[in-house]
Order: sequence, then structure tokens, then C-alpha cells
Amino acid sequence: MKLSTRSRYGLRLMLTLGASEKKEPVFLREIARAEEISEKYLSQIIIPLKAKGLVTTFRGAHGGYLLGRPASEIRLREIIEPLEGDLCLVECVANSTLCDRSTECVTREIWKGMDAVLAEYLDSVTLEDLVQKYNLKRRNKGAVEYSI
Amino acid sequence: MKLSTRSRYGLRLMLTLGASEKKEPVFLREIARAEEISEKYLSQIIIPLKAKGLVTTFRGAHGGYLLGRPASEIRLREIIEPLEGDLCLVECVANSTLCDRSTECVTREIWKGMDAVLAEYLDSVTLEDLVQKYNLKRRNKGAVEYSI
DNA sequence: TTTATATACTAGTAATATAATAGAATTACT
DNA sequence: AGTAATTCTATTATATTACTAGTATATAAA
Repeated sequence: MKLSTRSRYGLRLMLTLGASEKKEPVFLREIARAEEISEKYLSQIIIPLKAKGLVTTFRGAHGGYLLGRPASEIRLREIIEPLEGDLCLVECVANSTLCDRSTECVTREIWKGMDAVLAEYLDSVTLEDLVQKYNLKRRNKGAVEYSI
Repeated sequence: MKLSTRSRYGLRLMLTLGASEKKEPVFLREIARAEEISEKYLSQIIIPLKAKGLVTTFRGAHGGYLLGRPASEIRLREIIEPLEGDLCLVECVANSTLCDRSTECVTREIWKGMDAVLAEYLDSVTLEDLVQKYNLKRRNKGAVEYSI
């Protein structure tokens, strides 16, 4: 029950886009270098994010990526869900026809409960929340480096 | 990010033990038949549960398994955690030395948060809660079958 | 003390999913 | 045209999962 690298890299990718002050599109190469992730792999990961409208893309020379809408209007659930396929820990929760026992199964209610608390948590955090924490940490780190 | 069959089968195994009124040990074969799960596979799955003291075992003829302590004193987290290895969605949460960025990483705080809400939820449900729901459903099902 | 029957232990394996990599195609600015 | 970026389509290596098989060990009863 591990989160895939797609989700992990994908959130870092979105954080980088969100933290970028520029209004100019950001190259995937820059993100890849900053986050030490394969550019090719990131180019795969960004596809579902684009499909969901979370990023806007510009092709060709001087292309790149921008956030599709303000970070304050993007909830982490929207990022993780498409990257993970869905936010469903057990298949039968999303598709009850997979198992004869679904209607009477009480363990299924537990899997449902787990899905629910995860979804609720990821809905409660926006990308902007994350960007703010990120900027705060960077500022503090800088301060420490210059002190003494 | 799927829950393993080990966890799913393991919880059903524990539920079956909990729902058993008998004070006599239950054979794995019976559980396997009732739940339509390979007996051999169940015999693997039950090992960590035994190690945690959640089940008591009796070897030899007329052997079998019993709950190690009352169902009311077993929280689902205690069952799922050893079966899943741990309840950690991203490795770096449990072991911060895996990544240089751990201390400054803000996405890590999200993975921590996800782990936390899951653990909290599974801590809030006891095996007895599950057994009661199970018995209730069985009773209602019987009632429906006899009605009309 | 033998036999039957259960759990316990140790390996091995097939199938699936994950995490990439590779290269050609497309788009668009200069 | 040329360059630099994204996009699309395959392929592949690795790891994990979900088992299966076989042997060893324990114990109750005949």
C-alpha cells in the first residue's frame, strides 16, 4: 500500500509550478533538474494533470507549463486522484459488481471508510497551502544560512 | 495504492474468528472454505497475526485458532498494520534518512498527514464493532429470507 | 506407539504492476 | 529552414504481489 512515484513526483511538479513567481511558462527541463527527476518520466506524469486542466501547456520553442488555475483553487485530491488512477484502496469500493458479497460485506465498509478519510484530508489542503509552507521553509533556511 | 490481499483476507479471517461463538479453536480449513480463500495462503497470512498475539494457535489434531484477546480490545489498525508491513504510504515518512530533502520537504508533510488520518481511523474501530455489524447483517438477511 | 490431523516452516514461481527509457512526431517561435 | 520545446507510442527492466508446493513438527485419539 505505497503511493506511486507518479503521485509523489506529480505533487512536487505541481508545487514547483505553484511556487514559480513567473507568469512565463516553466520548462519541464527546469523542473526536472530542480527536483532531480527524469524529464522523460515527468512528461508522462504531467499528461493526466493537463487532461484535468490543472496545468496549461505551450508547445514549441519557448513553450512550457503554467498552472491551469490559481493554486488556491486546486485541492491536493485533484492532483493525486488522476495520478493514482483513483483514490480507492480496494477495487470493490469503486465497483461493487466485482464481488458477490459486496452488499453484505462489512470489511468493504472499512475500505470505504479508509477511502473517505483520505479523500477528506486531501480535499482539505490546497496547493496554495503547500506553496506557502514551501516559501516559508525556504525563507527560514536562507535566514539560517546568513546568521552567525 | 491498493491494499494487499493479505490485509483484506486477514481482516476477513479475524472477523470470522471474532464472529465464531465457539470457545473451541477454529480450523483454518473452515475459514478458508467459508471465505473462499486458499487455506495455504491463509496459513501464511495468519503468521504475523499470531506474532502480534492477535490469535492463539493450537497445533496437532483438534488444533486450530482462537482470538488472542477479546474482539473489543483489538483495533483494526493492529490487524492491518502488520499485514501491510506498516501503514506508511511513502517510505520517507517512516525513514527520513532515505532522502536528503526530508527535513525541508513539504510534500512529506502531506504523506505524513495521509498516514495519520488512516491510522486514526483504523484505531477508532474495534474488531467487535465489525463483528456486531456482521451479526446484524446476517440476522437481517435471515429475516428477509423468511418474510413474504 | 502408531496413526490421523492439524499447524509451522522454507522455497519457489507465475502474474501483475511499477518505474522508467527510447525515439519519432508534432508544434511553434525565431 | 532551424531550433527547441511538448506529445505520442512502444518497449523494457525491476520489484512486488499472490500465490503454490513440499516438508517438518506437534498433538489427540485409537
